[in-house]
Amino acid sequence: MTQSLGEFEQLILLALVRLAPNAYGVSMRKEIETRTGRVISAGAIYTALERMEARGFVSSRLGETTEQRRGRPRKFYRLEPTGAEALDRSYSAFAQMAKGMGPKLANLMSEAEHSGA
Amino acid sequence: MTQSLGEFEQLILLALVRLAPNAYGVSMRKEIETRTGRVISAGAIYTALERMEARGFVSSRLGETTEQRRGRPRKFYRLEPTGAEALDRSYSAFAQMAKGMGPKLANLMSEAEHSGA
DNA sequence: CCATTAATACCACACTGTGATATTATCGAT
DNA sequence: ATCGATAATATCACAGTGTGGTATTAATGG
Repeated sequence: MTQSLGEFEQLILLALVRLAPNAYGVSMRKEIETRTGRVISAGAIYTALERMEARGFVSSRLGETTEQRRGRPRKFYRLEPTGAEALDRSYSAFAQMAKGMGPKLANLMSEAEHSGA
Repeated sequence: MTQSLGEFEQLILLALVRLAPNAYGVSMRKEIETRTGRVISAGAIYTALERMEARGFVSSRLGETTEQRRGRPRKFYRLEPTGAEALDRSYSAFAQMAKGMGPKLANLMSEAEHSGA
């Protein structure tokens, strides 16, 4: 049990928190795609969510069947305390390492552009 | 070739940029440990650096032998344009997802503390 | 040439990321 | 009751990443 989150897992948990309390697979996927521009396969989301549920980072409940909508019921996710801690650790680690680096990074970026990328 | 960085790789590249132009294995490891409080094994760093060098994200040069110091020479690393782009993508993805979430995250954190973590 | 110091290299295994494909569930019309 | 459309989640296998333990290499000074 790794105790720490991968990059993709971080993004999923952030999406979850953003969309809480109505975060489910499809909506989290869209949220990540819209915000980051990164295209994500459906399977990736569900696999990651299952694994994080097995670790106790998140829990799920099935959507109500009373809704006026078609299709398979949604599975809503919730962040558990251990998941919140893990997210916090990742978040802080990144923030600490990136702190005050805005100019330095911006500089690298413009150089990268000029070298034809 | 994945094109995207794992979480640990992100941290390594951030450390590299911070310590540039004198970033080498041991110093990057210390930088990450000091800043994030996360303990890292030596092997983890070198394995990750080798893989990123194979992908062209970083390059290396051997330290001068003229220094008044013992031990095996240091291997200094440099961020290449493709590495800078990859770092930028990761960085932006995270920043976009985390944007404006300070309060929401802080809230989660305090809840987690109270539930005895 | 040996001990000490300072570093990097190698390896194997567990965990994560990914996409392709399959399955399940609901609704409305026939 | 069955079919088609719609909306979702599930499964699987493989590639890539993370990790730590152990080994090796290099330089210096006695």
